[in-house]
Parts: sequence; structure tokens; C-alpha cells
Amino acid sequence: MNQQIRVRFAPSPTGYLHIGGARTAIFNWLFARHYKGIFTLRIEDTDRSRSTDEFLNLIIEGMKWLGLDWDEGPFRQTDRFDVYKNYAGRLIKEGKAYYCCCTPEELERKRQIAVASGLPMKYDGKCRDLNIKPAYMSTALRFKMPQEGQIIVNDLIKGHVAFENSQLEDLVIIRSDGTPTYNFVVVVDDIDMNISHIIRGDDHLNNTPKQIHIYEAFASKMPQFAHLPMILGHDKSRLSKRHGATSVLAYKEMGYLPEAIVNYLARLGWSHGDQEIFTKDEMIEYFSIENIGKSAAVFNPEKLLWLNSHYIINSNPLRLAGMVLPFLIQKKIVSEDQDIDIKWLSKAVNLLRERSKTLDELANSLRYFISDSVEIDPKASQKFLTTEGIKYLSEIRDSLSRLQDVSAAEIEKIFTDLSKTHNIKLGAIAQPVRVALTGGTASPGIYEIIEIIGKEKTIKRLSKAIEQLGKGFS
RNA sequence: GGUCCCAUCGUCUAGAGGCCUAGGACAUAGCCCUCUCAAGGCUAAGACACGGGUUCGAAUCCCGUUGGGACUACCA
Repeated sequence: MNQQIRVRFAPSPTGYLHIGGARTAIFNWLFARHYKGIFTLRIEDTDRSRSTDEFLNLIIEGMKWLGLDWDEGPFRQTDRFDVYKNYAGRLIKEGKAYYCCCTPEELERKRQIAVASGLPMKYDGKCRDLNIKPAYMSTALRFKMPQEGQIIVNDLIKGHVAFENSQLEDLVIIRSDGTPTYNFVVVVDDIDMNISHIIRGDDHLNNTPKQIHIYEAFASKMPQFAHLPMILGHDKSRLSKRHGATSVLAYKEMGYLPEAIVNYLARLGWSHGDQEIFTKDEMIEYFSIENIGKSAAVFNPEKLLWLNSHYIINSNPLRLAGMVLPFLIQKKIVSEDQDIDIKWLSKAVNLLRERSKTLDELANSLRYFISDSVEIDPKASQKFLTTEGIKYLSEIRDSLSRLQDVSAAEIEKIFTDLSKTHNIKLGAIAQPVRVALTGGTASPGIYEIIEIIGKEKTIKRLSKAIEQLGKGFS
């Protein structure tokens, strides 16, 4: 047996968990679960000015909602500064890092000049051999990057990628305020946490040669790298807020199911033949880095919506009823203290399942099942609550009031009998009833609706519709 | 500007030199089913960026062009 698989997801709490981050997390999680390895969560919060606990909590909430459980962590880099100091000390002792006293203004000026003359914008190494001693202020610690030869990144997705060492600059590993920087802490943590595979966005591919040199400076075993292609917006630029919702939790609020998000994101860049729908277990079983594509993918909200409706259709109505409840409360269809029969609710949910693409939609459709009265759409009323329609309405009402067993089957009998006696299509009766009961022209089967709404409420609504015409409202 | 990555229907993708008159899915259109709306079923339209090689044979390999993207911080 080879060494244990250990991967990590390392978000920085400078924002909520977004779609791209979630996909990286999913791939890491899938990889760990597939190989029965360890998935660790690490919080990269070395940028203290931009990191907040609020974002951290939101990220954790998002992970939990998606069902991405981790085995170790969350570790916070701000808790590990002594570790980084230690590692940095080793580098200094071995002459692999040096202090730099260049000012930001000076560096910026040099960058300008480099751009103007078409040279790479890299640090010129001014302080490299000056042997500067650390001062209280304004000395940063830089890593001595090799300046000759090539470095090959052997990436599990991108293949062999070569970089010229001369393109790499002596990056700052400890800021002048004493805090360590990303490219350094990443390596230290991955060494310290014994990470075997680094699966991350390919926006980090250019950082990888620098990081490899740091690994080498510590004579550490090299992890395997796998750089995932980016997720793009519809205009093919990197997915961002201007393309719409990018926060995972925003999708929760819009009424998406976590399994739809996970399925969609997993399929974005990864595939298993022609299969589109995967259970979690299937994904874990089939997942393989080999089947991850190399090219960036455009995020397609429509396909996500389709997957969501698929999962809603195939969800247990009782579970859906529980999930839709917060939406009903938020819409004030149900009051917070209202005692609602979840079993009864699930019957209505059952009818609405295949007509709702989101829980939000589902909640809206539930309104006419739950509310006492229904608001009738004027257009629908005009079309179906005609003199003729009203006539059928009252006949249905009469038959219904005589009915003992208010079941869909019995109700159907009433409707079909009536259509036969008048020699008219079922729709001529069903549509007016539908309008009277639901307020609109589109709904689940009318017999089932009546069964769920119940005899009393149905008759009340039919009567109200009949009265409205009598008052000249049409 | 420099470095690096990428390139099959509108979108996600299958495709590891002959199985490809390029398959599936979303979206779109039509039909069927039908009490409406959905769901479901069937059908249609729709792609190998371009140019050179290599090969008996290329979507698949190589080179170039073009186009997109990422990185280029004392951010991560």
C-alpha cells in the first residue's frame, strides 16, 4: 500500500464560499473519499486586514450545507505563526533567505520601468547580497530563488509545464510587519500537514514553480499537483459577482438543493462517460483526476436549474416539505408560530414536485393550498369564469356537497359525469374550477387539489367565484 | 509588455490514429400524452477555430496562426 492520501481545501476568509471554491473543495473531498484518505480544512487568513470571522463562519456553513465533511481542521494560519517563524529561521540560517529594505515606493517605481522597457516585472535583487540585518521596521524577508536553469512542474492535469528560473523573483516570505505571506505559508503548511496531493485552481499554476523551490529549500518530499481549470461566466471571463450569484449560500436561499449544486459542480470539468446524474456514492466511486478536463468551463445556470428540478422531483415529499417550510415562513404564507401538519403539507408538495424548479417556486405554488382565500387573476377570471363556466361551477359545488368520500377518484367521477351529461370536454369544467380554486390557469390535477384542500374550503372558494360573477365581476 | 495555460454543437461534455456520415446532457423547436401547467416519451436543428505537416488514414500526434484565460503584490 502506498502512502496515505492527504488533501486539503484552503480558502481564505476574505469572502463567502463561492462557486469556484466550492468546486475545488468538492474535487478534493471526492479525491479523499475515493482513496479513503484525509480531507483537511485549512483557513488561509494571513492577510489579517481582509480576513474576518464572519466570512470564516459562512465558509464553514457552506461546506456543511454541501455535505463536504472534513477529517482535520479547520486550522487557522494565524494560529501557526510560530511554525512559520521556525521554518523561516531555517532558511535564514542556511542562507536561503535574506532581509530586504527596499521601500514599496522604490519597488513600484522599478516595476513601472520594467513594464515600460518590456522586461518581466520582477524584483531586481538589490538587497540579495547586502547582508542586511533585521530592523524593527521596513525589513522584509525574501526567499533566494535559483536564477538559472529550468523547473518542471509535473501536473496531474496539465502535464509537464516548464518555467525558466530566471523568470522567478525573490519573493517576500515574511512581511516587514512580521507576518508571513501566502506562497511561503502554503508550502510550510503542506509540508507540515503532510499533504500528498495539492488540488487547486489553475490560477495557482504560475505560483507552483516558486513553491517547488521552497520545498526544495527544505529538502522536503514533493506533493503531487493537480491544477483545475477555472470556471468562467457567460462572457468567458472569470466567474464573478457581475455574472450573478456566486455565493454557495445564495443558492441555498434561492431554493437550490445541495445535491444539485454538488452534482453540477462536479460535472463541470469532470466527466464519467455520458452520465449526468450522480449520487454522492457514485461520484466517490467514479472520481478520478484522469477524467478532469484541461479547459476552462462556462458556468451554466440553466443546467444547474435543470439538475435542481431533477433532484426536487426525485426527493421524498416529506423531506421537501421540511425544506420548504422556511421559505413559506419567509413569504408569510405560514406564520412562525403556526402549527402546520407536515404530513398534509407533503401531499401538496408531492403534487407540486415536478412543477417546481426551486424550493422558492415550490413555496409560491403552495400558497393556494395553505391560505384561507385565493386571489383570482383577472385574466384567468375573464377567460373561464364566464356565465357558462359559473354554471358548471355551481353544478360541481352541488355534487361535491353531496359527496361523502372526498377522494380524487370520487371527484373525478363527478367531473366526468358532468362532462358526459353536457357533452362537453373536461377542460370546460376543469378550467373554471381551477381558476376558482387556485386563482390561475396552471396547476396540478384538479381532483387531487380538491382532495387536499378539502370539501369545505373547496365549496367556499367555488361559492366565492360564483358570487363574484353575480356582482358583475368578470 | 513578460511568463504560463487552454481550444469538439450556444453551454457542459464523450472521444486516448481507423469503431466518427462525431455520441450524450442543458437550452431551443415540433410532435405524442393530457382537465391546465409541468413531468415523461419521440423527433429536429446544432460543433471538431484556422493553416501547414506526420501517417495508407487525424477531432485525436507535431508546428504555426488566431482567439480566450490566468499569473505578474510586503493579496490569497
